[in-house]
Amino acid sequence: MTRNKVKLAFILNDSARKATYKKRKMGLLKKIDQLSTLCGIEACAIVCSPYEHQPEIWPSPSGVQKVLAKFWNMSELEQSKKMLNQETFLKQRILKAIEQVKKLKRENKEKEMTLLMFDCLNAGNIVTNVNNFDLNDLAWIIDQNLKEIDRKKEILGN
Amino acid sequence: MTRNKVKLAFILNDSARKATYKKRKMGLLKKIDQLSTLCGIEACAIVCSPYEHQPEIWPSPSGVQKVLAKFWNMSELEQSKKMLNQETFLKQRILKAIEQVKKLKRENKEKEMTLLMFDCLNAGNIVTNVNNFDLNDLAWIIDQNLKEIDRKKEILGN
DNA sequence: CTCACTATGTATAATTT
DNA sequence: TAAATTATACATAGTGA
Repeated sequence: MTRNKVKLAFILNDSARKATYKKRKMGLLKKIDQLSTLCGIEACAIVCSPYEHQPEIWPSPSGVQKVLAKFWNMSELEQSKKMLNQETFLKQRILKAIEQVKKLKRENKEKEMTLLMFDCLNAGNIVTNVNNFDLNDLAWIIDQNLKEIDRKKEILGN
Repeated sequence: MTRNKVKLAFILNDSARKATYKKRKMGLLKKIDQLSTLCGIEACAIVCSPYEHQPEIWPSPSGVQKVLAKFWNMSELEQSKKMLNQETFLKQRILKAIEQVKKLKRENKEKEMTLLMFDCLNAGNIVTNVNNFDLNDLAWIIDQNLKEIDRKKEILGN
């Protein structure tokens, strides 16, 4: 049985997508439950899918309301301040990602050669010889950073 | 290196708990992001921890608000109805769990012998010879069912 | 469609730095 | 205390009933 690494993109096939949805939704629920139990914290998740009439919520409607009460007490301004303070942190994360790539390049023992280019936050770089696994991880990290910056801008723009 | 299977309970050691929290929180964020991407849906998570000043939310405050808007449109009564309708489903899940245990018992090739007893929803049963892995999984399934029933009662009681 | 199986990829507990 | 590494446990994609 040969199975390719999952491509992190919208699953076009309807039945395959639904199957994945069901499996991963259960896995997510399990993870949240474990995090709450292991660390003694409150956590909740809400998922809106076309497979259910209403949004699905964990751990329960009342639990979610309890958690959300704290969130709503945070004003828009406070949220923005918090995110602004994260800017330095975000830059550090990107620099760290770049360092990881350099290390991967240095230690690379893989057969395949790929080319990745990115240029963000004045940290343009070219990386070669990174195997697919590490490349995907890096892409994810960078993507998260960029998304987070976009969100910050979006909120501050209001 | 021998490592015991993680016991799903509050981690007493402070630094270990914090380390686990950080790792699992990142993992959870990743899982949510993947679910959204793969299935093209909206999902969010909120975590309240002592390690952060404010609740941590994904994918973003605005994203969460969008998802929550749908949730708040659901009245308390509608939520209750939905949960009532799930009663049959829950019973089926418990019966299924019992069947799984029976099968495990039948096919059991493990060395250890443990004893699990439970009696819920008039489906009392005694199971033996289940290895730890399967036993934990079963316990989780049953626990989820019981929690879900409790929540339903709690909500309907209001 | 749903369920069960299992090979494989991923997350993470324990350990080292 | 935090970051990197590694061994192991867990989640899940693909498959078949």
